[in-house]
Amino acid sequence: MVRKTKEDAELTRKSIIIAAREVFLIRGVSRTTMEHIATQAGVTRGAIYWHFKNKTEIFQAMREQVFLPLIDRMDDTLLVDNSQNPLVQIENFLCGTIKLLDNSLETRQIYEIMMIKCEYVIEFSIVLQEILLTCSGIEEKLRFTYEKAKEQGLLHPSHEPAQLAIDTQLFFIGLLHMWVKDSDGNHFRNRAIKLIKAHMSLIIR
Amino acid sequence: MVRKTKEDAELTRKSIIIAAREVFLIRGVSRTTMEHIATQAGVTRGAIYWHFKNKTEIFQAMREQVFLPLIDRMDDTLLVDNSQNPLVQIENFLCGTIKLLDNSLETRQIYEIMMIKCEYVIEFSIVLQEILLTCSGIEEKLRFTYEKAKEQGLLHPSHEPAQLAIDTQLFFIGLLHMWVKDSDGNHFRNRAIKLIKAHMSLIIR
DNA sequence: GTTTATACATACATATACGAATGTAAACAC
DNA sequence: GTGTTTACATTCGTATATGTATGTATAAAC
Repeated sequence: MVRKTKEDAELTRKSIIIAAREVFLIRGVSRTTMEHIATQAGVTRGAIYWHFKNKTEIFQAMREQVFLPLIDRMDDTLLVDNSQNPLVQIENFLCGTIKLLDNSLETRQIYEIMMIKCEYVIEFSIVLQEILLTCSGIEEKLRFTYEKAKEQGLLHPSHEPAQLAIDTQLFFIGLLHMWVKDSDGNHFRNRAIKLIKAHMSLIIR
Repeated sequence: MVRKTKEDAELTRKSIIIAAREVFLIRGVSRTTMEHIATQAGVTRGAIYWHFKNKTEIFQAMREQVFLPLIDRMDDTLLVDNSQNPLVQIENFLCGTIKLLDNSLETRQIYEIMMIKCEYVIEFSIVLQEILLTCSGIEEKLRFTYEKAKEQGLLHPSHEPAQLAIDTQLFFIGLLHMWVKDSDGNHFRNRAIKLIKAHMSLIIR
């Protein structure tokens, strides 16, 4: 029995991406074979090669599911909504990301894959560049928001928005890495929100 | 011609570890085969299997070359030498690590391998646990040093040593990650020392 | 209703990797 | 100086992975 309608095909495509995510998480990206993904998805390698050129393309498809929404949400929280206190906006963005990880298994797994289940060799250098670009974007938006805060007199006079932006960004990158690695949850996962609030409290005044 | 003396054998062993590092860096750990390492080292796979059980054992041998010195240096900088201002001690430790990365190609490459050229699957879960343990140790020693600073009245009264320790640790983990990923050097590598000083200046007073 | 394209499954050819088994020449023990 | 062990090199069997080529049943186009 072969599936045939366009809707069914799209369903197959999605199930392949889901299967890939599950197998990537357990075996790591480069140790995962097309056969592993096929078995997990309940199809044959033929189906995968129909939908995707190779494993890298599956990885990219999976990655876009979380990175594009991240940027959107960041824009919404930091740029669009200007009704809030800028420092609260930043805190909301950081906490929002953590809450997303808490609530969405899919997002959580993709982050874990991208951070500790993937080797960024030449083949994946495009991905690395995109990550760096995204980080640049985050830094810029944080700086913009910290500048608003400074204009409103919310910052200590000696604190420069540019420096605060980088400090917050690096803090959050570190937090995300430890969040992902701390699978027990006792050291970082359960404390993440508190740590963010503590970080922001260092800046206020 | 077969090498035979113990000294020659030890030389071979070391050359295998060096070769592994070079190949890991380019191809990633799991994409690297024993044959790749052997060719790079100018030996055959037979030689490798004589010295090491498998690839994981080579990886561990390579890793110990940087992790054990790191812990020693941290103890020296933060715990042993009490003549300095505690906040300066912390800054020196952070800057010392960056300078080590700047000066030592070997350290730099091993960090890069461990952070973005390695997949932490079950097989490597011991490594991940050791990393988490090392991080716990760093946090503890930072906290200890921040406590000294608080006793000496160097901190703002509302700042808790435990929170500062985590904040600095996460900042530094983030910095190391971006340092490694930023191979151009323009965004983080060249600015790392400045970023550390900026971070510490957020805490002083 | 026939043709054509889609959405796969199956089969095949090729390449690569691993670990172990075996071979071997020099160092070392005696 | 002979036997044994060391430090590898070579060979082998097996397994696994990839990409492509081919087969095929159904949906869609006309």
